[in-house]
Amino acid sequence: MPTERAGKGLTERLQAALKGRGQRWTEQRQIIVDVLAASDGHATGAELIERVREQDPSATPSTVYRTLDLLEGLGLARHHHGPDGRETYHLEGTAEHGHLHCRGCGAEKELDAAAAAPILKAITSATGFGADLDHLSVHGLCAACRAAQGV
Amino acid sequence: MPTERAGKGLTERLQAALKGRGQRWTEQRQIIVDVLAASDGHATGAELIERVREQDPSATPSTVYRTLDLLEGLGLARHHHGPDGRETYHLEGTAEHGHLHCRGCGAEKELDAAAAAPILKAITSATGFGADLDHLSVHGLCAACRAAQGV
DNA sequence: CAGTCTATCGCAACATGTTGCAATAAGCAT
DNA sequence: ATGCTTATTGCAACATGTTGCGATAGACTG
Ligand SMILES: [Mn+2]
Ligand SMILES: [Mn+2]
Ligand SMILES: [Zn+2]
Ligand SMILES: [Zn+2]
Repeated sequence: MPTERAGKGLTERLQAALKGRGQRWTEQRQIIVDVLAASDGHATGAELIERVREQDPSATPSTVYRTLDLLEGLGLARHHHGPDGRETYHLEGTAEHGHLHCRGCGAEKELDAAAAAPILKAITSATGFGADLDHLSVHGLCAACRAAQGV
Repeated sequence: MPTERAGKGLTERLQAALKGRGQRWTEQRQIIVDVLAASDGHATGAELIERVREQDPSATPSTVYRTLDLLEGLGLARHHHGPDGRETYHLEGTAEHGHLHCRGCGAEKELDAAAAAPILKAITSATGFGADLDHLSVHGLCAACRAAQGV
């Protein structure tokens, strides 16, 4: 797990967004954004705290979670929920996608925007809702497990 | 919140299922099933613990959560996840349905089997997954909030 | 009914988040 | 550079679950 800096672009966008709102850029926030950038893909809050503490042992859970909320509020981070409901975070920048969890074999599959399009359209047609693909987690049985169970 | 007994049918089905597996029918389980039956609709683990303790102050969280897992394993209870990811339980017997959560206005809407059918079909077509409707929670913007935001 | 076996219970410790509050420090003004 | 204002931090307490373990008590046997 190499130490990795968030791209200059992201850091500067963040600083600008904060300044515009009278908010502050801190060393803690820099570290948390760096860790998120290095954790490409998915990481739970607890995992992020652990990695942040490698860089700054005095960091506390409250700061990490509040920063994650801040980043989500600014649209720079997203979360979805794993099979146990725990939040899992990633920086915006990854392509938007949903998640599928198989309760038979535990497999987790990503659902890219193209594959999701007809699903989101069906949701809107049936309910009027515009679903957040990034936040969508579907639980069920994958094709292989359905075949194995003869369903 | 009246004290209410689970229907005889359910209790007897439970006792039979347990006996067949060398498991036991206990006073605690009776109370938890009764509370679930009285909490028609949705209740979180914490809410259920509180209600169980009204009947039996010595009941502990571990017993309640383990019993909920047991009931789910037997197919007699189900859960889905609220907007915060927290598990929300109900007894089987309610018609199977999914949930929609609007992040704009906070509205929560149920998705019955008929309305869900085309959505589940789209999921299977796109991914091969058979989705669990009971466990499905879709987060996004309701029609009214989409209109308000001009999306 | 008393005795045995062991599933289940309650407890204690832990894991993961959340919140109120006083101390700190970022950003700005002088 | 120095001081001010107040957003942010770290702490402590709390909320919600989870897990290992020894004590309790269902269910069955004789
Ligand atoms: Mn779940
Ligand atoms: Mn969420
Ligand atoms: Zn599977
Ligand atoms: Zn809405």
